[in-house]
This record gives sequence, structure tokens and C-alpha cells, in this order.
Amino acid sequence: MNMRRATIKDVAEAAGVGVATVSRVLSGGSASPETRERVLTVAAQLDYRPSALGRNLRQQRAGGIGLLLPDVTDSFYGRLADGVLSCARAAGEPVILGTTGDDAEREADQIGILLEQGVERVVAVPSGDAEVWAPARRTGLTAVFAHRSAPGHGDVPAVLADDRGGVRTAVDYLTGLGHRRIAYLGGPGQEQRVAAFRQALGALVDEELVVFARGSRDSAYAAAAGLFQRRPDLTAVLAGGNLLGEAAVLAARELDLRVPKDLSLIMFDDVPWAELCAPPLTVVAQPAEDIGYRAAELVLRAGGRRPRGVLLPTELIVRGSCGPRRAS
Amino acid sequence: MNMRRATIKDVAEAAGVGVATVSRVLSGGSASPETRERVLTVAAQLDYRPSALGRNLRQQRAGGIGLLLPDVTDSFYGRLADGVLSCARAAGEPVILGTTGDDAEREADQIGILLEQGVERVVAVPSGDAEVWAPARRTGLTAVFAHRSAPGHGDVPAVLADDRGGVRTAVDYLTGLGHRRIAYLGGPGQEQRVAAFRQALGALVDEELVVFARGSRDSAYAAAAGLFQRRPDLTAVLAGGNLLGEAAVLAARELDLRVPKDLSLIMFDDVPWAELCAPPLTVVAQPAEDIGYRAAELVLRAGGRRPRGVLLPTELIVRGSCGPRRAS
DNA sequence: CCCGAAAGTGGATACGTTTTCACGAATCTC
DNA sequence: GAGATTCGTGAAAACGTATCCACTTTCGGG
Repeated sequence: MNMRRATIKDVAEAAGVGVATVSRVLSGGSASPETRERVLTVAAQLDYRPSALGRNLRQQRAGGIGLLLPDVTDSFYGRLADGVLSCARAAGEPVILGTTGDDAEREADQIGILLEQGVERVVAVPSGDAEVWAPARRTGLTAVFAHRSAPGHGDVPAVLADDRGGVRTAVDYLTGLGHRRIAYLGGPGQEQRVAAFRQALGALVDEELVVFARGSRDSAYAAAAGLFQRRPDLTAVLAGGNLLGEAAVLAARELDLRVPKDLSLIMFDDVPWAELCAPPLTVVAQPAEDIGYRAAELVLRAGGRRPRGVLLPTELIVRGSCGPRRAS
Repeated sequence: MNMRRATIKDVAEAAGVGVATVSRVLSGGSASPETRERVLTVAAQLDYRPSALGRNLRQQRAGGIGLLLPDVTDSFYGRLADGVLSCARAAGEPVILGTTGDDAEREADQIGILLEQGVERVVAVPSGDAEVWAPARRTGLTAVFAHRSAPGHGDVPAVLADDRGGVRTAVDYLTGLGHRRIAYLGGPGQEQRVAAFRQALGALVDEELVVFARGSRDSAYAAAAGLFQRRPDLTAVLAGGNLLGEAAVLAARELDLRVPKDLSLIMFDDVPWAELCAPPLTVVAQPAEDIGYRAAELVLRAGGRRPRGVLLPTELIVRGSCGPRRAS
């Protein structure tokens, strides 16, 4: 049952040519039409599939693309992964997936694994700083960041959603409804968004209302509940991710804050259940699949020249979780 | 900047030993204590990491484990993947991810890619029949199925949730509430569950109330809406997955069916948003992470002998989406 | 008609590793 | 103390591929 696969040598012998010729034909090199035809026929007949193992060793690098995500359980990253996968599939490239849990050390480990495998192209939602990525860069790995960029990474191209614009329209929408005490409930690596939040809010910003959670659901819930208890005077909250939004809804419900009567809520990232929620959640939609697809595209097309990053638009989808400021 | 990685040869020379000795030391073979010490020191000093490329070619197989899922966007499969990943991480093995979209042809393609890469161990939620998996089996690949098993696969071990038990308790719960016309809204590969459904319902089963959707959200919605319109007399529905459950809620809302007053709903798979839904959804929880973890464990520990499959318990979590049969 | 260029081809090499094999030294057995 | 056994070790082979290089053939230009 354990049949040996046909090698390039078998094909060469069966076709009466040298192995070099077979390799050239299959790699699109030059060859006479009749030779090409013959090799192709024989290869098909023998069901020959070039071994990635041999090729990888020869050219000192593994094909495929590495994908480093904080958490595949988060449906945003799931959709991002889906984008990467569909691009990779179109190119016939395998995808090696690793999760970092928003932890720099784990990210370093995963990078180590990828390097050991000889992977040369990586799409990542980065968690660590430049130092974590130093070994990768040293071996000439080409990386493309997705969804967020980390400080200190000089020339790594990034495919990002327009966080700044998304935050601005969300904040404008809330202030337009009369809200003044608006909180930001953030996760790891959202410096960009918080900066945009501060900028959009201007003099209204209250640093006590800017709260961060770690990546986990527990942490998100703790941050939301703590925020709501500590500052019952806030009237609106912008949650920087679907985990945070989920936590906010849960915490609000637990504390008998009615949405949107007592509390207006906007969540980053449109997820299917946002519509099922009571009330349906107003969200800032991000093109998660596109982000992944474009990032994969960039890392595949990176033929030597470093491409410039990409900024994808966000969209405010108004549902029912925001209302005018309560009379208080 | 493009620094060549240290090879085993470099380590051997620097340590004044042969390459074979270095390989043995690093692979846990026998060596004298002083030699071992010296090699280890030198290796650490040179920051030597064995190249997976060379090893893979030598032993004619790539390490790591392949993971084939219908859809990473589905949070159930996301959690399953998370289980596989954490097991693989513990073992230091990379994971190659591919999605099949519940399509046998795509699955065959992905299997082809894995074989080309020399991957020998695969965890899969299978979509195709035995024929699709024939080439894999021919090359001696060891597979473990997760979440569902496909007919015709003889000796492939599977890690499954106790669908039969889950369906039975769900149906018992619904019949206990007085429901008689209970529908099953199923997805791909749920023959087991439907069989259990028929068996649990006994004489009450109405074949017109057993409906199948394909994997997509659109298809799920269409199936749910069609079912509700065609048979307005049904009083309860069991949705075989979170996509189906989502579709059922959406369709019910669209048709002004109130849950649970007009329609009782039980969904397979407990997802975070089930609690946020209005009303909160009664679900049959499945240990998705465990399924993935156990499957990965099986495929890694499969040292020659074929292990027997595993059946993991499900749990009915009662929330607010089921009520007594409407007066009607 | 001859010479140079171009195209087609196959032999040989190298990629980094694991594993087999053989050899010397040290230890054990009787 | 001599032979047998074990242990530690290094040289060499093999895995399948891509690519360099040298060789032959063909063709076009002068």
C-alpha cells in the first residue's frame, strides 16, 4: 500500500531525457516543442508531482506563506485568515498558521518555527516590537503586516483598515447625538485608534474613560464592567473589537444599563451576530477578508521591491445601539 | 544583512567533531558527556537551528500537521482550529491550514498540496468520500477525522462530539415542552445527526421538516426561510450548527415569528453571542477546542498503531429560546 | 563556404540533514 | 590475560530537486 512516489528521475528515464530537461520543462524553461510534449505526457502518465521537499532544500527556502494571528477564535481574525487562504489557494501555496495570543514571546516562538521551516513570506498581525522580528529580518524574510502595524518596524508594508477615519466618523456620530462623556474600550495594539480617538474628541477627551483590555474574553469583560462601575456618568462607549463589544453588551446588561437608552454603544468590526443582538449593534465595519487577501497578495507579489502599504476604508453601519444622550 | 544560517557542518567544525555526532547529540542519541556538552555549547553559541528543509528531505516527510476545515469563518471551526494549534504548539510542530468549503473537489486539491509538501499527518473535518482520500491513504498518510466522519472511510479514527446524545436530549426537551412538529435544519455531513433525530422522534418524524443547507450563510438563510414559509405549522426547530441557528433567528424575525412564543429554537454549538441574542438561545454545546486538541493528539501520538476514535460529551444549555407549544 | 551565435540538452554538483557502516578504544567475561 | 562485547565516533551515502556548465546541433550572416 505504501507506494513510492515517482521522482523526476523516473520521468527522465521514461521520457528518455535528462533530469535537467524535465526540471526545465516543468519550471517553464526553454525546451523544444516535441521534448516538452513528451515530458509532459510521461509526467502525466506517471502522475508525477514534484516533491516540495527536494525543491525547498535546493533553493534554500520553503514555498508557502506563514500566517501569524493573535487568535483564530476571534471571528475577525477568522475572516482575515479566510482572505489570506483564498489568495494562497489561488496561487497554489500552502499556509502555515500560528497564533500568538497577542503575546510577544509566543510570537517570537512562532517566528522561530517559521524560520526553521524555511518559510520566507509571512503575513502577520504583529504583537511584538522590532526586536522580536529582528531574527526574521536578518534571514531576509519578507513580511507584510495586516490589521495593525507596530511601532519601530521601519519598512514593513502594512495592509490596514482606516482606523482613523472609522474612529472619527463613530465619534462624530456620537457627539452629534449629544454625547460628551464617551469612553474607548480598547484591546492590544490599538495605539493608532486611541490616538485618533483623542484627536477626534479634542477637548472632550477624558483619560479615565480610555480603558484597555488584554486579548481574552475575561479581560475584556473585566475592563468593561470596571469602566461602567467606575464611571456611571458616561453615556457612550466605543468598543475596539468584537470581543470588546460583546463584553460591553454583557457588562451593560449585568449592571442594568439599557442600550441605547442609558448607554450608546458602537463596536468596531461588523459580525453576523451584531444584527441578532438586542438591540442590533451599530458597528464600524472593517473589510477583514480584503485585508487578508491584499496582504497575501502583497507578500506573494513582493518580487524584490518593497511595496507600499494599503489603507482600506471602513464603514459606519447604523443599527439600534445608539440614541441621543440621556436626560441624566 | 542576508546572513547565512549556521549549518550542522559549521557546528561540527567549531566543536571539532563530525557532523554525525552533532546530529546525534541534537537528536538525543548517545554521546559521551563531554562531547555532548561541547557540542551543545558551540551550537548555542552559533545560534544553530537545524534546518527543517534538510531533515525533511532526508527522512522523506515533512513534520508538522495538516489541518483541513470547511470554513475558518465559522467560529466552531475556529475553536476547533484553536485546539489543534495549541496541541501542535506544545509539540513544537507547525500547522498547515487549508479550507475545503465543504466541497469534495477543493478538499482533494488541498490534500494534493499537503502530499506535495510531504505532510504525513492530517487532522480533517472531511467533506469528500473515500475516493478523495485514496491518494492520501496510498502514500501512507495518517489521518484523524474531527467533528464528523464520512461514510466509507474504514479505519480512520475520528474524534466526535456525541451527536446522537445531543440530538436525543434536545428532542426530549422539546417533546417534553409539548412540541410535536419539530424541524431539523441541517448542514453538510450531518447524516449521523439526522439519523439520531429520526430515531429520537420516532413516529412523530415528518420528513418534510428535515431540511438541508449547504455551508454558506445564504444557503442557510434560504433553507430556514423556506422551511418556515412552507410549514407555518411547525412549532420547534433544531438547528445543526451556529450558522444554521443564526439563519433561523434571522428568518424567524423576518417572518414575524416570535421566539419562543411562536417558535422554539435549539441550536447546535454554543457560541458567545447565543447569550446576547434576544432571547438568549438554548444550545447544545460541543467541546470544539477539545475535539481539535484530542484529534491533534491522536495524530501526533499515532506511532504505528491505529488508535480508536473518541466520543466527547455534549451538553444542553437551557436559555430562553424554547417555550411550551403555542396554543394554536 | 566558414564562422559565430543561439538554442537544446544532459552530466554533475550542491543544498542540510539523518542514518548506516566500519573502525578504534575501552570494558567485560571466563 | 586473551577474546568478546560495548561504546563512542566520523566518513560517506542518500533523499529529490534546480542550476551551472560544457557540449552538440542548427541556423543565419558575411
